Amino acid sequence: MANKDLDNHARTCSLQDNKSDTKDDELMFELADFFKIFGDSTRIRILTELDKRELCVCEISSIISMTKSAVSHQLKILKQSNLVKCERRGKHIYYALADSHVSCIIEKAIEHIQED
Amino acid sequence: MANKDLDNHARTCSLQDNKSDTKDDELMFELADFFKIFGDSTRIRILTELDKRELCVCEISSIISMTKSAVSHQLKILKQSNLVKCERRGKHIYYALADSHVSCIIEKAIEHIQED
DNA sequence: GGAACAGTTGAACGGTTGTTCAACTGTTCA
DNA sequence: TGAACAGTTGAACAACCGTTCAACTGTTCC
Repeated sequence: MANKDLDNHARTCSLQDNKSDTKDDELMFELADFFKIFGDSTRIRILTELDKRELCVCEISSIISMTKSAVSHQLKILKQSNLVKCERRGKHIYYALADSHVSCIIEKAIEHIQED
Repeated sequence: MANKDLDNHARTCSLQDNKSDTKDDELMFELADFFKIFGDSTRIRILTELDKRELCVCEISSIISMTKSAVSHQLKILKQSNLVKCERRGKHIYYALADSHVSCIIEKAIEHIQED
């Protein structure tokens, strides 16, 4: 009993020409990874605060009410994704948005949410 | 020994006026939830295929080489987020993008990725 | 009716991921 | 030099999430 559900490889349904699937697939993974960064409320809050002005870890930690450690972990991820840049000035390390695309994408998402 | 790292609530760092934090926080959660949907390569592939043309579950399953079950689970999530709509025609249920924002946001993300 | 195909659903498993904790480095200032 | 503050790091834990599996419903057609 029970349909095995594994008989899904181009039987009745026609498959379109797919010579360069691997190239497309790679882009899909890159896209998903890119959006994953935005898919966390802590990171989104950090990004929107940095959109207003540059901030040090201590300030971010205070504004969003999270430990410096948690913030630092997230900033590391944002930095690795080239979404933020940082610069040390004395005791403090100031973070800022690295890219104008960031606020643009967030704005589009807000539009989508609020138009519902 | 060891800094407890819990002394982060507005000591030396000045906190800005935050009367309507809850309202902002809610938007941040909504934003994160919205981006979470895009943060999975299976869903991104489904969305980009649906951007080309409407498809039934069977076709999507065949194109992206995943079981109908896995595709159906993801389509449910996309539907709950109002990103796709569906319509039954005979044996098949056809899915299509519900919103023009979707392709716009994906395009912006591709721009960002490829400009690096 | 029943065979065949299309699609959905809930439980379970395994991998991923965000936060915490403790310990560490780097900088300033007395 | 050493105290105090700023920030980072890796391990560990818990929560979350996507796929699989098995069983189910819905539709068509003989």
